[in-house]
Amino acid sequence: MTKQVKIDRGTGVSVWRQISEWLRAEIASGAFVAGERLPTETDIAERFSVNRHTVRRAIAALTADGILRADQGRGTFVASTPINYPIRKRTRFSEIISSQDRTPSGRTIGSGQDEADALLALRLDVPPGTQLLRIETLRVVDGAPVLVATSWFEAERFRDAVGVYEATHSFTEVLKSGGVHDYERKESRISAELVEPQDALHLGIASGQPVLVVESVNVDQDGRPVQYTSTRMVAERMQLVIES
Amino acid sequence: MTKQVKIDRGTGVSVWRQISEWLRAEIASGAFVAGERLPTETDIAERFSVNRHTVRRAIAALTADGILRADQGRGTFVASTPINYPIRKRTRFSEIISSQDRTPSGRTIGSGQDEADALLALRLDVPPGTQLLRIETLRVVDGAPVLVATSWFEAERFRDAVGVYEATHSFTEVLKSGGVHDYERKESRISAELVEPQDALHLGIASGQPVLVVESVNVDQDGRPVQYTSTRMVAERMQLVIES
DNA sequence: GGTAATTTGTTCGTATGTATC
DNA sequence: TGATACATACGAACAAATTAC
Repeated sequence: MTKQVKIDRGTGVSVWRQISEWLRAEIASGAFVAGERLPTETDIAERFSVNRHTVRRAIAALTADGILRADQGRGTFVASTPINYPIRKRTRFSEIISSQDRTPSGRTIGSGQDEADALLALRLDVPPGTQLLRIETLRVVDGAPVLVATSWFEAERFRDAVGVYEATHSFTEVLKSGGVHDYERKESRISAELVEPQDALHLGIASGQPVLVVESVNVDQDGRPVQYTSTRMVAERMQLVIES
Repeated sequence: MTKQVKIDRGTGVSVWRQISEWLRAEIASGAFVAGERLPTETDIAERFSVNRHTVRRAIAALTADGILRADQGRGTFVASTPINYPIRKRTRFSEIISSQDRTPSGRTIGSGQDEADALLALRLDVPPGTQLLRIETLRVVDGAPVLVATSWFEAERFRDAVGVYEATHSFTEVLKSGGVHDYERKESRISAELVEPQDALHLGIASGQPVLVVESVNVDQDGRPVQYTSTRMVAERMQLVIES
């Protein structure tokens, strides 16, 4: 149900600009959603009875504005504006997402008990082999999965971590259940990898796509590590922001 | 030219641990470089006249320590120890690298003049179309390329940016040439992508490999943007650290 | 794995409209 | 009015990248 649009020549507004404004309006109205492929340059050119170069000029203008993204051989796509994810001492996923007029949600995708390997032992400052509880969650923004996170807690201190998280969906409550009433993020380590097959399924992306990997440690009021989390984010939909 | 090593039994140090320490030393000495595949478990077992299970025990210990990485169906590899790259207000590549007992170097791989597109205009707070000078550099650590960076400066203010950089290899000097005697990093934006073909050549990695993309803005003493930089880092060799 | 089809990217050339001196 | 410069628009052919079969 696309509105019929005529190209008016000799109006003082160039043809490419009229097409550019039409495209901009279509995208704004939701006729083309983020990530969707536009009709081919040839199709648009035929639709308005103009030369393909004229369409390319219109697309180039929107590409420069970051509204479109053209991939040779694949097509032209509505650029998905990445979610800004600030890294601070206290970051709450839902607050960050809501502040950008998006709708957050999430669900638990797994849990269990592990022994601390060398890395976990180092980060949580416990002896290797210590029993740890693991909680895996999937976070969704505007209906699209954006990250999977795996958190570990010392089993002895946070005996019912899994139960508390299931009931409240809040890591703050899990930490409270172990007597931690205040906590903050100590450090974050950021890297990137190709997505693991299992994560790819949860995130709904193809294998071979990159993910941002953020490893973070929460410490209690005394500076002792209480939670270690490994987060894998869909790189295309996420941009980490550090305000130094 | 591997040093001959004997296994001593009954010394209070288990055989698997002796093999494990030998491997650790070989890797530290550079006999096996990061990414290299180890000899098969059978080969190592024969070399020391021990059972293959003993070798597996040694490898498992190093894997737990993150020194080796076993890929099902491919083999066991020396894990590339990532370079820790802290993001702070003042980050100097050479200082960061040197502090980790590594040897930094770099060279200019390109320069030129561009008009500011929408993104550059936004980040540098100039009108779109403003003339900008571009400097592209390649940074190398211990002989291996780790990142390529593209920096833009306002052409009018930093007329001889390219010349100054060529002569001094210092962005501090470039900024001085435009009257900026103090500057700091305002914000950093981190994402990940698959490497661009041209970057892949410079970085010496295969296409399809992920890169960490860091966009950063330097501001002068009055808080005005003076330098915008896009850095693409080999994800496998880099880990960004944010101490919040 | 190889081939053909699809789609964007690049480079020629030609013609026309518009603003300025 | 004429000369000039620049942006706009059309046409054709080919290159490069991706996808489908």
